[in-house]
Amino acid sequence: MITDFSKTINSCTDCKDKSCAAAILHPDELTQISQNSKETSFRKKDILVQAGSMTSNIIYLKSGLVKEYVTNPDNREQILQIVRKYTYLGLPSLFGDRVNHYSYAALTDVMVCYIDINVFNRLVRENGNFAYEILVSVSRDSLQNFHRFMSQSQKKVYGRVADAVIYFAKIIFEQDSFELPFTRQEFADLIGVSRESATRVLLKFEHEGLLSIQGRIITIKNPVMLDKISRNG
DNA sequence: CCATTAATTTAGT
DNA sequence: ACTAAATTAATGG
Repeated sequence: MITDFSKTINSCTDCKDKSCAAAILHPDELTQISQNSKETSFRKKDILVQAGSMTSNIIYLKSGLVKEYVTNPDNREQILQIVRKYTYLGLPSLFGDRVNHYSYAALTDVMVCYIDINVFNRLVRENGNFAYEILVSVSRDSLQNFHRFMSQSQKKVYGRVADAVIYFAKIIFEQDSFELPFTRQEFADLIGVSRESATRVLLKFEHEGLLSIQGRIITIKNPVMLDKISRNG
């Protein structure tokens, strides 16, 4: 059976999930993207991009959560950040190199759009406002991540766990109660501690009344104290 | 399709 | 590293 793809051409013009950057594109520019992009869905745990592969397309995350990570030679995983919807994956790799430096895997079921890299590049060159928005998002991202990593490198396990909890509450979910989108192992991989230490500290925080934990659901009970722990390491 | 059970994954010590 | 619990896959009706 032959699938008729002609009926599934995207209409980016009508897309309700446009990025800040795409929102300011002209109608004809959106049409260019429409004709050179494809919407695809992935299941939870699917790998979207393997580090080392060529960047032939830009991947725009329409819905869901994705982890950005690298796998160390010693078989240990380092999670760089959790990526929320409405962001482009791997922009630093796109402009800095022709290969992807990081891997991406779906933490939830996700919806993405593959956009042809040449079209994307052309828009960046031709539309300054578009390029500006892209630059803003890349810069915000790297500032945020650098701060996270720099403060992480100075902190002990308590501070790191507190940081991670605050990271989820403030940046990822924007609420004090949330469900971790992954295992404790991955939680530990995000902050660079062992799985054992991570769970130990989480439970300690719970006993001290800072958090309540039910499985993967974490509720912050004492944000002030948590903040203090985060700051003092 | 649903219910049981087997296998794999995860959390905590 | 080990165990218990939980989640997921496979099987049979």
